[in-house]
Amino acid sequence: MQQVKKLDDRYNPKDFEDRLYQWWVDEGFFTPEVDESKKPFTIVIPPPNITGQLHMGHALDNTIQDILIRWNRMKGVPTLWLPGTDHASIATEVKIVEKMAEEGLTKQDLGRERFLERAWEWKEEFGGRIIEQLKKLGSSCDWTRERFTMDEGCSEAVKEFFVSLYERGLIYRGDRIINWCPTCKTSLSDAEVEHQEKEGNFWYIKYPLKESQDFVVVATTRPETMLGDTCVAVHPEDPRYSKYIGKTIILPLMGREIPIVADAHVDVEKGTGAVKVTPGHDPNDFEIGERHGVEKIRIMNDDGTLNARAGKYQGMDRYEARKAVIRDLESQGLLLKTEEIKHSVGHCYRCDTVVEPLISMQWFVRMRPLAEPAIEAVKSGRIRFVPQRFDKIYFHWMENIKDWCISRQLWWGHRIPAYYCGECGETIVSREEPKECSKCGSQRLEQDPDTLDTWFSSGLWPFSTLGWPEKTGDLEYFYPTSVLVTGYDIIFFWVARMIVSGLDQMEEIPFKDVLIHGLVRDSEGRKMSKSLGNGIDPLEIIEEYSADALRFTLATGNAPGNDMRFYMERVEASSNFANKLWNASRFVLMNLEGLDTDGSEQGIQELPLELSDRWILSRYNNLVKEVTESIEKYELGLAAQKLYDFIWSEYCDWYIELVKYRLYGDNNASREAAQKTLCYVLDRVLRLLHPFMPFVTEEIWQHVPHEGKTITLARLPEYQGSLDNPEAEKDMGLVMDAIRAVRNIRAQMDVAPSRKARIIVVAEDAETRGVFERNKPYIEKLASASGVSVMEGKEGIPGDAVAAVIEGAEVFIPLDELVDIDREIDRLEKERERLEQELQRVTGKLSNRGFLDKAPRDVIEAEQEKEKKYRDMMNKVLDRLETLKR
RNA sequence: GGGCGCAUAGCUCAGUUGGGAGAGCACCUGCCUUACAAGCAGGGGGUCACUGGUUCGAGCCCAGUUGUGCCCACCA
Repeated sequence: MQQVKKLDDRYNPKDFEDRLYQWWVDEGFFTPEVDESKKPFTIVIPPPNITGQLHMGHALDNTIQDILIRWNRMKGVPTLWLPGTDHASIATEVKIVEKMAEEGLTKQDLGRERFLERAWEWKEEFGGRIIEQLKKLGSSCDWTRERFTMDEGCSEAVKEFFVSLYERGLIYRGDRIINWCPTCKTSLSDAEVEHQEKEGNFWYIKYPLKESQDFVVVATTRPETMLGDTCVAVHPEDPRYSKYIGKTIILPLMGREIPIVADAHVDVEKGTGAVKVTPGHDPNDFEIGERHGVEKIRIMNDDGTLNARAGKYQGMDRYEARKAVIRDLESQGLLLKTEEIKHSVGHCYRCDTVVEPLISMQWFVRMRPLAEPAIEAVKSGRIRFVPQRFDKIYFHWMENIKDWCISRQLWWGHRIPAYYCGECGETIVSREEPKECSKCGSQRLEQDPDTLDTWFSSGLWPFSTLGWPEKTGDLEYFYPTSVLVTGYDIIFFWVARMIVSGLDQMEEIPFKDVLIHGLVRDSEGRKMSKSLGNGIDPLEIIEEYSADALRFTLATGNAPGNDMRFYMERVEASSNFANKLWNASRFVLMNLEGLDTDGSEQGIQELPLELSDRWILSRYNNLVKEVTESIEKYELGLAAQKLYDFIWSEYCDWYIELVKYRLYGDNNASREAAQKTLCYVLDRVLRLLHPFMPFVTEEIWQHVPHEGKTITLARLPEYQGSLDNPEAEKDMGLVMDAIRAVRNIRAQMDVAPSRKARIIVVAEDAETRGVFERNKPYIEKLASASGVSVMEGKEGIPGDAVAAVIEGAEVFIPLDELVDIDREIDRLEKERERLEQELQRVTGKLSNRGFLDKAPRDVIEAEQEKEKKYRDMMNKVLDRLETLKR
């Protein structure tokens, strides 16, 4: 028997959110018990960057995960939410370099080792910040299993994956065109380049032919690259240029002799139909260069300045050089014209610098063979995207995949496990650092200085965190995970790569479902960003309202996969909802005097239940079904909405009001039935709502009669056929209609609230009369009536009574002097019009042969019911109008 | 160039087996009724972008149009 205590007078989340979270963690509620007989539910968190601060995107992502996790945990399933953080090599390195710059230091000043020491210090100091913020949100992660992408185990996993791919020829090193960020001074993968539409110019340049007055005109958006041109290409069948094929051009400014080649890649429609070819700085040109065996000249340094191969332009920044080249061409009369155009330019996704394509020696993963099974896994349905449309994006990317540049010229990250022999130049790729060269035995070995793309390690996250490459119990039990929750913006970066690596190394999908959500935008629909300064800090929302209010806001009002706008008004509404629940619970607790219950009430139906009790139990039972179905389909917003509506509109607005007189009355049996039903429904509704609003539900639950230690481990209620009660719902509906009708009339007739009126219900049908007869108090209390009489006919009803027609009955309110006949006629006329419309619609349907022939039986019957109902009501309204007009 | 969204009340959005258009906020009226004024009761407001089709029946399915947003792409 639970001690019934009082709840605080006010919903004050600050009093309990932190306290409850700490208690949950201390008690170990979030750590699953491995039970081989049960199938676990597992989610690995998308590891936030250690540089990160919790933003709305995280808040949304983690709210969704926590709802799913808490829901499954309450199903009694061993549930693991595995948390951790990502070292975020490029983002973190940029931060640390910035911080060093404040002290006037550069990476080179410190050297690799001391730089890494600093980085680890930084990680220790700030890396846990976002974890603490996740806790404020209520995330029920198993913190005993927290991981970091650069911890020992994850680093082992990275090495294992790299070596395994290398040994099978799926990783290679080579001189290729890659994307280079001159600010971050590292290579980037294609995915890390963001294309933006920019205003630019199209410059037309004359390329003179050797020993001729003739020339070919080429067009370019990057004139400075001409310094590295090694040929000009035209289409083999372009009549304009056929005579030039094989001729030689004197490259302006450089004086280099370069051939004119024929290449089918050239589009005759585009530009002038003649293309300057810079194999060292353009991926297409690289291909053309390969085909024609021309030299590949790299004219740029790592910082975006031009190098010695750029002749007199050496040392200039690339944009400076562009201006200089234009100026020089112009002065030589070689610039034919300049057009303004819009074109898309690649930018670094971390620092927004314009990316420079250039040739560089890098490590690559051969993606094509790895993509095959990854495509198949989704095609076959073993992995499912929710919403499904995202699989198209995935397929398109996978089917057009190119090799993945994985080496980065950074220090913070997993160092590439490749060693080069200083004697013979042999490359050794190995899990362990080799002592000597496997070819010549030399001990002059040096490890590759580069590190790996951050996403190379996060791609292993679903299994590296569970212990792989070791064969751990966790790995055995929890892999594959159940669902991955993330935004559509990292499908390529992360989701695709986890699928690839999971299938390759584990020979098993990493997760069954991929639940994709959208972005959280500001109230004007703009992306929240630091530079715009329009970001809303989730922590401030939690501080001002509550974590529960924030979570509920993020969980509702939007369909899966769609972006959502963030409105303070919606947070307020969520907060009000928590407050409503708080006060309703307070009301219940205040009225439990003398009640002996633990809230379980398995035999609740044995109690002397009244109509309202049976009604709310039936409605509650329906809620269980709907919420369960919605959540199992990942329709979290719908589930939350249903809970909101039930709690507010049915439990609070109706049920609590309906039972008040019984709680205050002296019929003990009736009071007890009401008390127990109140508790029964409240307890279970709290459990259903708990995944959405974990804090307020736990706080209340601890105060109301309940079984068990914590709501986090309480079982979810299940649908019970025996609670279903269509009859109670129908009868209660009648009573509610009558109450609403009276309220409506009173409001429209301006009846003072203090004035109690007598109410007469007239119904021909004996059963209907019975319902009203038995439930008079409901009408009395909720429609402020001084008394209710139920009659079969209208004899004795004063002529000046106001009447409302409801299904199967008429409700009369004798208001004597208050009645304004004209107003009453107006009101009834409006009612007549409404019924007219309804009748028209229904009779239209029912007189349609096609409908009668083809519509399902139950639909037809329902329409026939309606027709009868409306016709009956219409007759009464007409009758009433006639009486009044007389 | 290709692909994917979105268009429903003044605003933001739900509406998932096709069967009487909903919520929050805003607005109007009346209430401090002993859980809650962060509230209660009542009310107004929508040719569900447009056109055509499938169907007995379309906000929902199909085709097209317009507007709008996003993603992808080697538009030199």
